Amino acid sequence: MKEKIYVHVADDHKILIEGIIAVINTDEDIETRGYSLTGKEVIDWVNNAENKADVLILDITMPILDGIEVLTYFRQRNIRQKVIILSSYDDVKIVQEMLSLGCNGYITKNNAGEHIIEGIKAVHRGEQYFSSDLHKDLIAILSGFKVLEEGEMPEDKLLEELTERELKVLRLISREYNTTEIADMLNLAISTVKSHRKSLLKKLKVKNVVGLVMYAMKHKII
Amino acid sequence: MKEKIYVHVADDHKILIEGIIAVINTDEDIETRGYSLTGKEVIDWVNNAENKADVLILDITMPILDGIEVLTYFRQRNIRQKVIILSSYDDVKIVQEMLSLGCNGYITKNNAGEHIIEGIKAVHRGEQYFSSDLHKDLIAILSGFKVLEEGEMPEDKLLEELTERELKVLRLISREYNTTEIADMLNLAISTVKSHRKSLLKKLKVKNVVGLVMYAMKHKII
DNA sequence: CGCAATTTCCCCCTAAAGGGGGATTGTGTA
DNA sequence: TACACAATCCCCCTTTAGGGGGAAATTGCG
Repeated sequence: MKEKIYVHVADDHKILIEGIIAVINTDEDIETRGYSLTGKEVIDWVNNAENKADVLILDITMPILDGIEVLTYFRQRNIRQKVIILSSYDDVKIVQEMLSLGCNGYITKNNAGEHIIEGIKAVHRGEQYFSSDLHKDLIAILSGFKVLEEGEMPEDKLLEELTERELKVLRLISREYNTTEIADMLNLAISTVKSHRKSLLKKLKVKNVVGLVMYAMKHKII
Repeated sequence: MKEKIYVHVADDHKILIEGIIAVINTDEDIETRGYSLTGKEVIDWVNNAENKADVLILDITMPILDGIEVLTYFRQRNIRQKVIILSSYDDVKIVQEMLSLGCNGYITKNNAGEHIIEGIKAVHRGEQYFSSDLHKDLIAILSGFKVLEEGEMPEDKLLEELTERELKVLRLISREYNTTEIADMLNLAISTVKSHRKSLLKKLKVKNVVGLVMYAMKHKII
């Protein structure tokens, strides 16, 4: 007889755990072994030698320690279990983060029902598994490359696209100055500084000033 | 006869240059040697072997290249001239930046009239000179230490003061998420995330999210 | 047990950020 | 000369950030 795949599920919503366990148990190759409501519980459970699991299913949002932190904890200690991240967020950025932390699978809660069994078996075979509507980007991400849209350039070239003025504004933003202060320092109208910030956001493809600062730090502009 | 101190002045407002030159020339030990209206001009002037100056007076805000950039340029090339920064900003943070770049003096425009001569002589003697209303902080800054107000702690200890929740919010802010998104991810009310952000700003003594991110980067929280 | 800190959430409000659009100069260059 | 682009500034608008206060519930710890 084929050996079963043991699975441990962690989510702060009991109802979701019950749903997942119900689905998983319809498959005769998989068996659930306990569950956790917080990240801390997961770590304790895994560290207990009596417990045995091949695959851990972690919700990304949990109290005490969330999935990200648990994953970090495990990866720093070379835990052998495979990890599938359960997330409500169908966001490339989060998937990327999870991948960089070394998770084996990523399943969105919307798709959990249809894909969870498939996912468990896949990661257990040593594959990486992803449900989500992001497939077109995923292959590239897995290959370690960012997906380039039409007309999009490699990130390092973005910097060269910035004008002198934009760079100056970027540096001042990074020093915590707001629009009024920057306008004052550069002897410009507030609207001008706004314009520069607007084009910075567009050129560097980030959401807000935080993204600008992160970019500036990474590229040692500041 | 005593040798004169040669001074070169740079500011984008001609009227200010004229004022400074007028004041300087009332002193028989000092002589002005030309002026520049942009940072680029200063660099070109200094790089011209025919020109001779012991002290450079640089406005912090100039077109083409500002005082900060000119100072950076000089310091990277070990230019022997002393540099006095002229600034409209009576701000500890800017003074600190200038000091870290290796300027020899810092004079606010308000005080330029009374202190410019004194300042030129001081830096020429090899001293550091500062006019401004920030004297109580300056000694500490010169010593390489941040001034600690009553009840204030050394910066590295601030991190330990952050609670688990605040750290989690800080990490998410650094990933460009806004308040609504963070509230959603942590299953919190928007007002709660706002509260955490508010206390982060207070605890880390920064002005805005940019400050938070810079702090997080410096301390490798992210 | 009792106290302090944490976490949660609410109100008020103003300032700032951000997204859309457009218009005008000047400058360098194909 | 015509065109691109940088730099400047303006309008509109909504959303978010940030600053002041307070209050309740929960948790940790001596």
